[in-house]
Amino acid sequence: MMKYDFAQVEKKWQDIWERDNTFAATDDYTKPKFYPLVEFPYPSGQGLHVGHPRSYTALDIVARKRRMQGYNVLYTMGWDAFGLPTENFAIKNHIHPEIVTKNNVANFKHQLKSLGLSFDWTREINTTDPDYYRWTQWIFLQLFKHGLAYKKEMSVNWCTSCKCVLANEEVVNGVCERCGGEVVHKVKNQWMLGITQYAQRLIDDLDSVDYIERVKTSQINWIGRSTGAEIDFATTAGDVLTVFSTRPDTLYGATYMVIAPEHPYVEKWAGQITNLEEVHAYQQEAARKSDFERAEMNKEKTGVRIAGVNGINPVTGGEIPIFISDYVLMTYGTGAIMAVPGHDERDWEFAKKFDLPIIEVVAGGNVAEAAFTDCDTGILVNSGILNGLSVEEAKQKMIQWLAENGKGREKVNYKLRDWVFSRQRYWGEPIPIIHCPHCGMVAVPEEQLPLRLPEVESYEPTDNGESPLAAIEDWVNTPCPVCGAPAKRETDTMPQWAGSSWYYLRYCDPHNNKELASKEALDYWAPVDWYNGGMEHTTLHLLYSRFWHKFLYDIGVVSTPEPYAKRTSHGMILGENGEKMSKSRGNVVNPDDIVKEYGADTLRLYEMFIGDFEKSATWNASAIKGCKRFLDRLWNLMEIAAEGEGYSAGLESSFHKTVKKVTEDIEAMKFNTAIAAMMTLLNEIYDAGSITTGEFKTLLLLANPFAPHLTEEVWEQMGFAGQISGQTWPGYDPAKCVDSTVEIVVQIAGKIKARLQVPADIAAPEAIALAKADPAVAELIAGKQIVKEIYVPGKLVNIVCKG
RNA sequence: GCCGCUGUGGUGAAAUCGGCAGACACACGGGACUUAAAAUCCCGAGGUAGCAAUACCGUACGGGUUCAAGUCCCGUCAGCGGCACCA
Repeated sequence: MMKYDFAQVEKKWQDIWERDNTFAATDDYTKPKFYPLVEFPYPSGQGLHVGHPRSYTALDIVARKRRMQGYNVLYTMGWDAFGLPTENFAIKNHIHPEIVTKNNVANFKHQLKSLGLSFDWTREINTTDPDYYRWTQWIFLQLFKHGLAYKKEMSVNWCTSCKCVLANEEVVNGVCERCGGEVVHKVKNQWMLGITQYAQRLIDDLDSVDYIERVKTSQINWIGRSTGAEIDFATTAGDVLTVFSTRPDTLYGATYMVIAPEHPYVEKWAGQITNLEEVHAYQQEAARKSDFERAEMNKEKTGVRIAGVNGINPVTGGEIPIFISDYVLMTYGTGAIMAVPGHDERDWEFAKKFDLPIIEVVAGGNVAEAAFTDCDTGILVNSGILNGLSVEEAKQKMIQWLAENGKGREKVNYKLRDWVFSRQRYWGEPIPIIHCPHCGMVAVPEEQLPLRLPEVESYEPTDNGESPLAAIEDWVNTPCPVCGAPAKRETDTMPQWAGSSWYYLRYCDPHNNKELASKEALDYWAPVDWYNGGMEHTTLHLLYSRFWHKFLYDIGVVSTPEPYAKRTSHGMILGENGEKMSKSRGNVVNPDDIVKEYGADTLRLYEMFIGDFEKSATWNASAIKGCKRFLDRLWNLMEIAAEGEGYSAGLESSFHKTVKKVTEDIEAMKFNTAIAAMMTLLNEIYDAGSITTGEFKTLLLLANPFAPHLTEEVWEQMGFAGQISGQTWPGYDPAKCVDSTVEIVVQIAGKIKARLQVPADIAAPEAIALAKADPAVAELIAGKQIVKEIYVPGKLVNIVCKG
């Protein structure tokens, strides 16, 4: 018997699959479809990481199995290739980002092909391809036309190191998610996308999709819906200061107010404020602080009283002071609050520091010691019309009172903010807008798309915060498409999240040059049936693409309100030391090395066997050998396989059970136990010492999604008809998955005392009688009173005695 | 601080509904083959005591429910992830 030469065999089959387009999806829209999706990678210079194949192999297994079950499967790959690392590499090495991208893609593609993934490579896409980003720009223009893309002067997160604006989602712990650089606030004119208009639908429609629970929870928390009321406070300046509160029931306990440092009323009240200098000084100090500093210093409350203007509590009529403090954010609610120190921890802290009165309006705690925030048990006191009510009742009554008296209204707020969409960088999709002195902002006519990136001398971002595109005069200057007057192009580009917000739609019809995809293709393939990806994309990519999809649904481009029917997530693969793999920690495992030493099938099998797919797993170089051994033993079955379609050596029910287990486990993402079941069966076959060719075929079919190269080769060498990837997935007979006799245990008061072989369908009285007849059991129960007898079918008999 | 998840041998982990804890592997020990090693094959193994049959203990910790708890309930501790002055 020839030893299994994985290198030669894997190359052979990869070439055949490529030559024959074996895994291409067909455009036969009458067949049942299955659309699995994995997140397309950013083709970095470092190449593939062993984390990538975990997700890709998992859905490859599902895809291969579903193809064998008769589905038309669309499983494909592409490149999310715009982005900063490529641009930075280009700057440093003076190579065009397009060339860098091309090289990286070639490398990634070569690596992926060596893993035997059954992608339909005829549908490969690249977000930096003008034929692709043409449609990214087209979607942007539709958003613009519907008022969902707009420009706004606002305070944005500015990474001092990348010299670029960041979305809120890209700021982590006050620093830049990508480079760890300091993030400061900068007031800039930015493109924004109105994702907040979709906030409620993004929450509600989670009920209609099959996402793992933690993804749903994270998205709901991120969107951060709060219900409460807006309340209008008259001020002694003669105007009205509106606040948002989730606790309108505590209005009688509002003893002061606070506005955010950026609140416009400071300027409005400038004439009345008697300590304006002090207030301005505080504003400047707050503006200077970075997010990181604000987060660091959040233990200690700071603030300045606005002297000369007071608020008037609408229910008590009493005058209360107004403060300016950075614990109130301009970006949430109205940028102003009513402070109820008795029942809000932050207000309590602030009141203590500034020696402000604390009034108890909800009984149940001790407001001298701490804020009492329990909404379930508290009863309203010192609150006029609300006295004696529960918190919930009081909220309703107060909202009603406010509405009736014109002092406020019910209100829902979201933490989610509109998406800061512009970047001042080169390597992104140009925003297709022209600024005309007469017509204002004008869309580039759709027939002129794609608006291509111009050639530039330098990709270096500028210190004044302008994109490198701003320096290309002959590109920037262009006539207005409406009036023909000299006008200027928008020079900001889109963030990396743009291209990835709709790529799954392009796979459906990737070569269409008339629309982003044909309606027929979209109606057939969408939504994605199963999307697997990392948890890190939950509040970024996943939320953004749901938003874009809903918009495309609203304008009739797609026919489903959600892009992904099902979302699952894989755990990270950690280095051998249990830490996250990184160059600096020196614990990175390169998949190429594993493929070279053990072969792709072994790598695939190992990554699926490593543990619970959803949990993070620690790489273990020696554990790979077990998977290699399994494949070698599978290969060596060729030596003992004997002609015959039936079952040999009493393995029939084992085969049926294994087919059932593997079939079900693949769909449940329990790849590790599916593999264990095949290992068990293989051990049984070797124990039996023989296998028929019929049995061998079944085992090869089960193993094929996991180890496609080896199983193809064995199939061929055994002379079985056709290629294994074109065969039908094996079925099983549920009746044959159960044994005719089973071993049950006999317990006395829960402790095992005997084991019996009984018919599987034995009735309870017979089973108990048999148990009592067992000599060991009989001796133990002799002369005792039996209190209880339990029979669990196929499992055990438990006898409970007294005395 | 809030929300979510997790805690099982030397290691990675299994264990539909509450029903034989540790499947399947790795590493380890012993043996076979070999001049030798690798590879391969066979055997062993949760802990304690015992030559053994066997007994007792055992799923982070403390309680509870149950004939029966890794699984359910209450409390505690530890770790991981997310959010974090969002009124």
